Amino acid sequence: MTTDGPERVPDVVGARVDPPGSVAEALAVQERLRPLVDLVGPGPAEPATVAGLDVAYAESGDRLAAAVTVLDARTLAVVDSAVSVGRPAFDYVPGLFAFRELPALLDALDRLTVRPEVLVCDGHGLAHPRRFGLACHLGVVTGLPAIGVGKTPLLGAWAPPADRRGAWTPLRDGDEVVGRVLRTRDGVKPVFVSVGHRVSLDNATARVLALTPRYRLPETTRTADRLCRDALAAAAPG
DNA sequence: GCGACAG
DNA sequence: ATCTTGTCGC
Repeated sequence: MTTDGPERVPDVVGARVDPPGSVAEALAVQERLRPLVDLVGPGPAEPATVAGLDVAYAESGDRLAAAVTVLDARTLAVVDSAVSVGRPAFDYVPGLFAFRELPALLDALDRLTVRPEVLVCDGHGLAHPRRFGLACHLGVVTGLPAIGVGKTPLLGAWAPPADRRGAWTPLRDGDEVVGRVLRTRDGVKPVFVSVGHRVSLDNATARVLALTPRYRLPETTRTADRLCRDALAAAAPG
């Protein structure tokens, strides 16, 4: 316990996922886990910490770096972070995107020393064909409240929200409201917010706005993005 | 049948 | 996701 390497606190999250062996298997996993999504819990209205997760890929596509940054929810200062370098765990298939990044993201979460109160994911939650996007998957597997923030839609119909920051319109899949199209900056392309796990859509919206005092994307996503890009570059010398 | 399709 | 030049605007 006094050897090499940084301190590591086990079980901050403690979740593990085995990659599916086929598309059919992946679909079955989603079917099995979908009922476990908590759509009720409004989640923490004033969390002390918020985590951002993101992944960067090598151009060869055979290597990736997952990063998680934990921010003080009030000051938006980074208070903890972790990365995990590895390989994509699944081919990219729209609707099955989570299986690609989940193992690396969970590994990064396990390396944290602070247990975040909310996860802000780079991808959709309920705004998914089977209502089980990456944010739902991460939420269910970790048990943590989770929010999905996508840069582009995966599905749904919507009307453009007013140009001012804070304006939003419902994102609908048929008769269901699966998320919100939220303007985080005046006159800038909106983002797509959806519930992941244990958070209401209202709280998710408020949280995203609190994380975007200056840029279109949440500070959580921005800090995680920078971290995984740097880690990827540092991990693979020519 | 055709196009669209988180990252 | 990643590649990729210039360009408009603060």
